[in-house]
Amino acid sequence: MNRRSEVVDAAERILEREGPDAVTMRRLADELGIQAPSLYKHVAGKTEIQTALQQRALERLGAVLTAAGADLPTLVAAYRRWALQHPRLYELSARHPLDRQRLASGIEAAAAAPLLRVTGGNIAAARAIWGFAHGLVDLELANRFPPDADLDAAWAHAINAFAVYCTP
Amino acid sequence: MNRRSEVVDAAERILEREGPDAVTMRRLADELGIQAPSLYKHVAGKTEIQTALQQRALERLGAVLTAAGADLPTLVAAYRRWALQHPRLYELSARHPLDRQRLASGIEAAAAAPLLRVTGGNIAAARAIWGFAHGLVDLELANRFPPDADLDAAWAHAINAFAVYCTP
DNA sequence: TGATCGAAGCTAACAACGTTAGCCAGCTCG
DNA sequence: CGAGCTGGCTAACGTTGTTAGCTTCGATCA
Repeated sequence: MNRRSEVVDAAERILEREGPDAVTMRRLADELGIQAPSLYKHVAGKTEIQTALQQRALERLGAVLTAAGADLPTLVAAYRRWALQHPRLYELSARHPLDRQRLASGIEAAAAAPLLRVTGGNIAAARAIWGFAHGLVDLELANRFPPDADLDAAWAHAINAFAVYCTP
Repeated sequence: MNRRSEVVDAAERILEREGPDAVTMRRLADELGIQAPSLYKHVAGKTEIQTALQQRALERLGAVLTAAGADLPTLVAAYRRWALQHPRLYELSARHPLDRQRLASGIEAAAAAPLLRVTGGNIAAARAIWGFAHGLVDLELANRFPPDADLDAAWAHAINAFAVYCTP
């Protein structure tokens, strides 16, 4: 039995239930019926937990995108839906620099694969699409649009603009 | 003499020189030759300082965009350039929710105006462009692209896709 | 069976954080 | 001259991540 993953599980639970500020070493230990310093028997520190959550988020997002479909609109819609359903996990995974040393290799590529499929292998186009999807989600999550903004329309415009890459 | 702005000045200096983690109340007080609690005679707390920096960043970015020009490519290029030149300030300003209560009104609109000009008043399109510019910058700043990624190409693709809105 | 040893818990503690309370010097103004 | 505001100070509190060092329990091995 790997206690490390139980720690990460608990961290995820707290993150979803009570937000990022609640994910504290003591609160985390509490969730496991343990004292804070004991966590360090299973985990190197808080940053390791964050990296693990980041990795989880990337895996799940990748899976969702892979299952989503092959055309740009549904793919992008799936991206947006996942992010809005798991806002804390999304923020954690998207905002922090990728620690490529610690991150299992292949995960990044797996998450990006569906995008590449949709652009017909055009890497630059895939990155551009990733960029606009992340940007719109990020602004939306950070409340950067006025409360009355019609975000669906903005997404539609962006999808429309990029559709050229998918229908050659 | 308004000491409040001196505090914010010092915060900005520390932010640029030593990064966000260094912007601490004690470090800030130190920069001003003062003890930490004295800061509270000029400023309500740390969040107020952050909001002030956010406002500054928005103002400057707005000014840069206004001066940049009237076509999409130069506008977007100016956006990217400013963000990469002031990465910490950009992160601070873009990642945190906007406190519209405290933020002087009009600043948001002023920053968005050049974008609107370029889309011919199409709000949804302006938001879409803002989204992709922010997204690409954000991913770039967070090291989310592989080290060998050709980001210029990604930007070019995005600009190209959106060019339809500017050349009717 | 008994000795050993590592895994996994504990308490105590440290440094740094944001913040509050309360005191005191000095300047300004009536 | 005295009142009061301005802006500094020290001491302290609660919380954060983390370390040191002790104990306890269960498995492994001679």
